[in-house]
Amino acid sequence: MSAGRKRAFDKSAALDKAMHVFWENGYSGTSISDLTEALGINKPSLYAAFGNKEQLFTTALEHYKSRYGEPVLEKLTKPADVPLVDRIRTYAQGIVDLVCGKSYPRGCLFVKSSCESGSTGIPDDITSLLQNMGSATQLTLSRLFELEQQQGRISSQTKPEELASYLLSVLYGISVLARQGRPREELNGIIEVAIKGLPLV
Amino acid sequence: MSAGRKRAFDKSAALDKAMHVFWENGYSGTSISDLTEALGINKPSLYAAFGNKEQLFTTALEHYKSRYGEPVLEKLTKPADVPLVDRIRTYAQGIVDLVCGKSYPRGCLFVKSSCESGSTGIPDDITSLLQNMGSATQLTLSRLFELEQQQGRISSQTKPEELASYLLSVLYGISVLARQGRPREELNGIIEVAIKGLPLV
DNA sequence: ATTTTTATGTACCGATCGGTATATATTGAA
DNA sequence: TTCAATATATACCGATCGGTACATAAAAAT
Repeated sequence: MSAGRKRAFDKSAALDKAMHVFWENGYSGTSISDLTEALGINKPSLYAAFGNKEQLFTTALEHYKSRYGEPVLEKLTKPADVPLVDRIRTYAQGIVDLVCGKSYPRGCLFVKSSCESGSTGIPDDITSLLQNMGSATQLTLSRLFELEQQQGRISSQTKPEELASYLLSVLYGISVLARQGRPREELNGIIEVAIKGLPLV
Repeated sequence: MSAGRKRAFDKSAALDKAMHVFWENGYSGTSISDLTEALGINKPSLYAAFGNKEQLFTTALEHYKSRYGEPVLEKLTKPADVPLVDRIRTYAQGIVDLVCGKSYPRGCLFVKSSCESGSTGIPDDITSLLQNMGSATQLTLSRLFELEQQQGRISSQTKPEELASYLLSVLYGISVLARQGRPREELNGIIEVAIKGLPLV
């Protein structure tokens, strides 16, 4: 055990709170004071634990990915014996639940941050990180569709990457609509329309 | 003609520049200094011509709607003798051109602003305005699909509002992907997948 | 018990934020 | 030519921005 005074707050709980603040207000819209107030700590403690604003945001975004993004994405592949269409539906409904959650802000932190990225006030590293996360998701979806095509379970008339981009597009759009306040039932309706149109069979 | 010194800058050109600054950096990410520098005027002139930051943003958003939103939306209804599917394609390609434009920022100002809305730093009036603009577009699309159904030109198996939400979702998603830097061809591919799946016949 | 290490609280830094007071310049009207 | 009205430029306002110096408190290591 290393020497020194013990941290008086729960670091992972603090990170979770910070993530929610960014989720609600965005990167530019969040001030250090917003964060210290929400976390109930003072500035030197925040800087000591998480580094500067950019570093904290990056950490919060990774936390968001592992806490919300990846668990939902898993529904797309597991259980493997469930038909792909049903896995897509469960996955998409998981996204709807996420962007319509009552215990956290509306919309998706990743989508919100992507829209904010590329601006003057956003560090280049954050813009790159968001691009890379988007590309990674795209690749995951592409590989899934490619695999399903190889196994002859879905039609080969549409390229896997096109299916992936398309699905992502619908889900990103749902996140925007959620932020605009559209009701959950409407978003679930979108999923049904999208799924009906999927060139899977 | 009223008395007084003449304005030394073109007001509508200045509004267009201001719109581009908001489009690039968002509401929170744009400072008054950013605006005065881009417009080549000083603060009192900006405040005299456009009011405060919130009022200028509102005006810029309305300008965006009439300058870019409405002309693209028109392609959905005109020419009326073109089949609906082709009008949808032209409309969607117009959106892709908009969000991939070389002479202005990537993505859609309306989508970007919607994602930013609801935050602490965004005035309530702006959040409401964005919600209303979204609802108006939704209604326009719904009425179009309703009309086409009444004329028996598209299938009645899906409700007009669902078709509208779905189409909006895809297009909003395309705007997010554009902001992430995805290439134009990929976005056009999304449109083709979406159109193939539309329950129109 | 002393030293070393880490966390906390306060107080502060220069820079920038949105917004304005004031003085001057320029215009049309009288 | 004077007056009223509007625009410009400079300089400034209090508040907040992101970030840190510094002194103190608490813990482990010696």
